[in-house]
Amino acid sequence: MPMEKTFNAAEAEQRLYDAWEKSGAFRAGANASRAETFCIMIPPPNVTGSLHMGHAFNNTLQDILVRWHRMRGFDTLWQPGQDHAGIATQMVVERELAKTNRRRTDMSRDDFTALVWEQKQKSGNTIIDQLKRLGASCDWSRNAFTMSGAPNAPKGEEGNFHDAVIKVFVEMYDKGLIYRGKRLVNWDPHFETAISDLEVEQIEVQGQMWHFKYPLEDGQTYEYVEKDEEGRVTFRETRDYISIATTRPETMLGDGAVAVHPSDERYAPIVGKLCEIPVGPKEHRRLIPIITDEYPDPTFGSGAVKITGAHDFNDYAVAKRSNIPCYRLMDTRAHMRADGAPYAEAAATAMAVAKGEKTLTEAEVDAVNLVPDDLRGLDRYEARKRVIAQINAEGLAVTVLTKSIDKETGAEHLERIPLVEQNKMMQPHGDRSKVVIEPMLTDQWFVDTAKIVEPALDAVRKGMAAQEAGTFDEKAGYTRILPERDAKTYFHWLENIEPWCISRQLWWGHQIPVWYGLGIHPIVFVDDEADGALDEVEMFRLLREGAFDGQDPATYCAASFAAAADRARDDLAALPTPLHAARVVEVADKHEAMAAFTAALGEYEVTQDPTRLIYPVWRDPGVLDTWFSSGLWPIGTLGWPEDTPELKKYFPTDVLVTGFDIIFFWVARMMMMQLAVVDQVPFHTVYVHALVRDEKGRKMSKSLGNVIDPLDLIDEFGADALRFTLTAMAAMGRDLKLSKDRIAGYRNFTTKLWNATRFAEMNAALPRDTGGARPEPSHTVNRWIIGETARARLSVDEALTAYRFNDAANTLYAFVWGKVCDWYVEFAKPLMDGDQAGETRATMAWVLDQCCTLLHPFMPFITEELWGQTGTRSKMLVHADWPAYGADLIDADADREMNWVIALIEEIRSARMQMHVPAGLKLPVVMTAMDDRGRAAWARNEPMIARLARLDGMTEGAAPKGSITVAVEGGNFAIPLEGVIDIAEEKARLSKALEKLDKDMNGLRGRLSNPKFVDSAPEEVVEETREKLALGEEEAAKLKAALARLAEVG
RNA sequence: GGGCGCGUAGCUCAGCGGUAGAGCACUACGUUGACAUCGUAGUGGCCACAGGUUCGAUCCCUGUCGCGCCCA
Repeated sequence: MPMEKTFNAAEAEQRLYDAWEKSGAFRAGANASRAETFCIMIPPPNVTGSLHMGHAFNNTLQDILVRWHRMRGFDTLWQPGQDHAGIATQMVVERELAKTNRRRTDMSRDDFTALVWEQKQKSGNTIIDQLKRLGASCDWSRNAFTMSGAPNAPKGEEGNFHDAVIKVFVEMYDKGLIYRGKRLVNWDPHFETAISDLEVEQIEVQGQMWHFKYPLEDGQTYEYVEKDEEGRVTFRETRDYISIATTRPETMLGDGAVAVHPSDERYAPIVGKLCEIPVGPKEHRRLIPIITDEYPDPTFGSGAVKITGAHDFNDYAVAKRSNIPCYRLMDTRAHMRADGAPYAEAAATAMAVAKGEKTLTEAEVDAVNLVPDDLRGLDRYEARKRVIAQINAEGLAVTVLTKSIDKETGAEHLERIPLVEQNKMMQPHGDRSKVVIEPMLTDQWFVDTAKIVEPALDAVRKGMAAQEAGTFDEKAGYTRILPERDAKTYFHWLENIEPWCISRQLWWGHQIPVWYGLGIHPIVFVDDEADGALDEVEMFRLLREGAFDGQDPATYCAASFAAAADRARDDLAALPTPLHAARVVEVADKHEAMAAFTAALGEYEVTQDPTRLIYPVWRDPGVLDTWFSSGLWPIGTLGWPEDTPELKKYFPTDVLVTGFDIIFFWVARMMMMQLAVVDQVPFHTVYVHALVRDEKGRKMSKSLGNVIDPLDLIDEFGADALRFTLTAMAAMGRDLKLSKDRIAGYRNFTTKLWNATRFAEMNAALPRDTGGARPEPSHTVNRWIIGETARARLSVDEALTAYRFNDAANTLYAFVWGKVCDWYVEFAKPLMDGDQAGETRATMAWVLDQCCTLLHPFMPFITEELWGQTGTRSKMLVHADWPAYGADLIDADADREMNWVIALIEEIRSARMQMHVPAGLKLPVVMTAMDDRGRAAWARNEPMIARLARLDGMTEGAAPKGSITVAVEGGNFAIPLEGVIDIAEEKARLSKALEKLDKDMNGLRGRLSNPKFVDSAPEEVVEETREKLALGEEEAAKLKAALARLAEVG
């Protein structure tokens, strides 16, 4: 059955992919013929995600590397998998719930996570199927998931990724690399969770800045003086207040101080005094100190800054430096707190602290709710409005004189209105929720990144140094980042790294393996009588002081409750009898713990039975940041902590292919964590690629509506065309602007290859006709194209070795289209029925097979299809051997001859075109002069030249009158165009050529006549320049001669 | 404010010490026995600007002017 006219991608792709999978072609180690391994970890897409252009690009590059290595016989593994993507996935499920007016909190945690698992199983295969459509040759039998093996995972989700994550947490905790602390974190009020710095987006919004007066204590006054640069007084008044500018008036309630710069003379007289926060019930106004700190900018606003340590990152730093208390004002939804003692009591406590009469523990400070009773429970923005209104009403806003016109009377009058500046400002937003982030003082878990960052920096420093020196060694235990610029980004971030907040207040994720217990400390609690029993006094003390409020709970970090209970028992052992033998039981939270403990003491009191005593512990409800688990992707997917054969064989992996947007999120953390856990780099090379943008260079985003779905492109052009386009545009570093025209162009390339094969089929020049082995032909044309093929192979390998994907693609494009199709197929046509027909058929069959082989990593579908259709094969192309031939196949003489032939044809075609010779008209040619080499070349290739240049018969002799001249290396041809030729036009053509040549010659002469050039430039450059000049002069002479002849005629 | 980068043909971009390339677009011609998803031939560039290093600079260095992105 003859071949179709074009490749039917839509029909073939699914069939071919199924065939690959069925034969296990992508299994780890498939087609391995040598010991070396090659392993790539896929950057795990979100489990609820779908394929976007970035994935298509990213995975195309990985697939090229993987297929290339597999064909070369490496023991290859491309490890696929998905990420559980905490917030993103939980959001998807919560949105589903919202459709039926339900909330996560309406159900139990277990019920909710069961729903998420359902969602995972429903949508988890979507992206896998999409990657398959792209042709990704992952070993799907090893598909991994970052939540596999979690305690409530349903059937089919077994695995040990969860165990690995938990094990790492516990080990890092034990080594002191993870700690818990009350810190100011980015709090997302929508998801009610902390998020990391990286998950915060700064968005510019129109902001307002209010100016308020903080009166000095007891009506004190001071001389407020402003001076200009020369020290001359420009303003002076007596003030009884200090003026503060703020964009967040509601946080005034939690102010702990007012700060000014130590060099700010305006406020020097009042530093150390107290001032009053101008909001809240008059009788309980709080006083706060005026302090100095480097942070306030004297030139900005009034130069004085209110310090609200619990709700602003800069203020928090100031508060820490000066030991100012940080009063938390809001709850997890960013509503004003409604808990704790009434305002009057809280304000009194805060006053005592401000006056230095009292100091509080962190936990005690957190218990103080300084929100006035009338504002409690309000949304933060509603509270803001009320605070502003109250201050304005009291006349404590800074005001400006404004002119206004009475509408009715038309009378002008001046009035004072509160000063509110309108300013653009950057405001933090949650990258998932899009709500304004509230800095919030909460207990969170942190990785002490400073302690693990050094090895990660060191490994890349060494890798980059080796890369630079040209001594890079994949096995040396260091890592390079390509391109170099991204290494700079990596260094910059890691050198300035902040502690990494890893706890999230979500339900979907790895629950933190920490249990808390009531802090019953042996020093705090002693058995007074040492009688081994608890009396009422002791029990009362236990309940009263043993711990609980305002005391840090005991912490037991362990992989399971049983293990945590063991640790708890170690603590209990230090307690007096009978408490030391209390049973450790798990409860839901601290409240339950208190209740259970109290109840148990009650039972004990009645029964005096020590076995009734219990020690309740409760688990931290938080989960781990998704990136904590994906940070373990390299070892986790290979089965760590078990010592699996895959781990031994494939780790450290080879290359990580990723976009620059997750260098911080993921690459840096994988480096740190692998080094911290197994003390090895996870991969030797990180290849960082650009982002795919639309044709205008804009990021593709749903809101812009410029998203191109890769699947649509695959439907329209075929996966091969899309892949080849992305590859050809993958120059390191830059944005990749994708346009449909470009894809269509590469789709045409696939058609070109298809049709070249069709030609071969029609001429019985396929492997199935010829056997397919590499021939050793005699004809120059055949020897030449074999050499060109070898050149292409060398250059593709060189490009891929250097991760220059675009160079590889462009090399193949130029070879297949520019050499094979444009020239070789045309040259072969006249040879198909002569003496060399046999070797030409064999050569063509071999060359086209090589095209398919070399193109396979880039365009797997069409090449596999052609491979299958053109011969009987022992294995599929996916496992065919990558060629090893090289420079030995390049025949310099054949090369030179064919270049001469091509140049001659091009010259003649060009001349004909400019002379407006009808394309179909065949012309005679006269050889007017020729050296031996040229004659031999002509003799061997005449049929081809005649066909391609549309010539008819060659004679030797002088150039006839009215002919055009064609100069080639070694001689001249003349083409008689009596009656056709336009002499003026031919003159113009020759003059133009001569002019261009002259320009070049002049440059060359100039250089050669400069003695400094001859002395300083390398020998071969000088020699090359001389040769060029000689050749140019030879050609110029011919052109001049031709012009002279024309002058005689015309 | 700090960091990273980019200004090369109409467009999108390669090249990054030896005198400029590709694809697309454009123009003209063309039903040559694989392909019109094609062929042939062409048009098109002070390589942002100004200095410096060098025998030689689009390429290295410095500055200026535009334009991005990341982090504050």
